[in-house]
Amino acid sequence: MANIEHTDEIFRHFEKYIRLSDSLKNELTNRLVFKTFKKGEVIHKAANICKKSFFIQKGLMRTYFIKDGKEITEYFSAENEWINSPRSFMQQQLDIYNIDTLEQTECFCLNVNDLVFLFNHFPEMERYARLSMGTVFGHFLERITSMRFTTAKEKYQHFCETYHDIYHRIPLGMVSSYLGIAQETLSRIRAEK
Amino acid sequence: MANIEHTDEIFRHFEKYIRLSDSLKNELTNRLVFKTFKKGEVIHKAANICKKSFFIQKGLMRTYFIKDGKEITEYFSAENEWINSPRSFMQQQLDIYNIDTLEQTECFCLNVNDLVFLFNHFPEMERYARLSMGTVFGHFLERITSMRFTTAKEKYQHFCETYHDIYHRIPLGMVSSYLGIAQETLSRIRAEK
DNA sequence: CTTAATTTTTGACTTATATCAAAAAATCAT
DNA sequence: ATGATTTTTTGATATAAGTCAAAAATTAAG
Repeated sequence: MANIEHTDEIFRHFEKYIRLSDSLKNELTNRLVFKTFKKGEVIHKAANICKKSFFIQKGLMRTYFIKDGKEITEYFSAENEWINSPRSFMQQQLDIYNIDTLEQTECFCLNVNDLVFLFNHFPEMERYARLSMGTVFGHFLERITSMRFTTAKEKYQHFCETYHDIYHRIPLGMVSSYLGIAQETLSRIRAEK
Repeated sequence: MANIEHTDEIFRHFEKYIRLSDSLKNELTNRLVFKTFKKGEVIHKAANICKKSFFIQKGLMRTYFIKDGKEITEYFSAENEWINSPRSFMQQQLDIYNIDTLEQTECFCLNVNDLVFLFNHFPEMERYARLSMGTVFGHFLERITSMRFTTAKEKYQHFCETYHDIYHRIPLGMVSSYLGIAQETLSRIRAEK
């Protein structure tokens, strides 16, 4: 079993944006808690304030909310990405999002208090957060663009392109709610291809 | 004419997120250049790398791109908001966005080099950027949610709510492209109300 | 394995919204 | 002001995609 914790990957992720000093590496190592979840576990519930952020080393998670009794996927997160309920985690307030796993998932867990400590003692962590957020920001802009003026088919194609490593691992119903199209429509689109 | 520059507003904006030291205030004052644009001026063109960010003190701007020869509005920015071509400005690369003014607009202009200087010498500026970005991030999430599973009418209503201070100042065609609905449809929605 | 539960597909029908075209209204320029 | 642009509205029609319902396929459970 590859159930071994490697800070390698997460450090490499940080180093895409900042240089990691030895002391920061140390503090990170002390605070990052390695966890394994099995498929289908609910990691965060909307009823709670989000206290933890997860860096996915292996596996797949989704952020979703409930509308008219149905689960609507907001986005998917896979290897080398952080996942949390953004506003709930950053502002320590309630929000609508739940998080669960779509596969067995290995990740590092970082507590909000530990993150605050890191922000307060390592200015480069602020920079890291700003820059990595910028990356996500760009993806959001693209997504907003792709949602307007595109047919259901184009939406699905764009989805397969941006999520090409993981799109085949996700049940159809979750993809359709993510894209904002009916499950039946997505099924037909897939069939014709 | 109220064509007077006040750092009051922009400082208050910063202070929603961080405490401004006197030395940072000084550096900001030295670097922020007050500018006035008249209605319809193109402030940034997609053909160029974005070198400047504008903090709007009074007025209204829009970020848009060209698709099939038509202008598609990505978003609007009004009083007490920054506007730039995000990826172009932060990563100094080309992107698709143009920016122009919808009204006579008074703003502070900050050069990318000056911002880099501030980031390098004032860690609290990194924090400011991270936190304020978080706010915009939240708006984006809401917008993405509002675009899926909503009728054209609901989209328009949501728009009027979130942009309630400025929605009546914006031409219908720009609103429709922002919402991703046909101009004719939006006209009919407005009429029935 | 066999049955039960869940997810996906297929079919028939409906509807919201896009498109095309032209008239009306508003804004701009001389 | 007056004519010329530009923007918005109105009308007729087409179509992509939603909805409802049931069958097929897949996955989970005993």
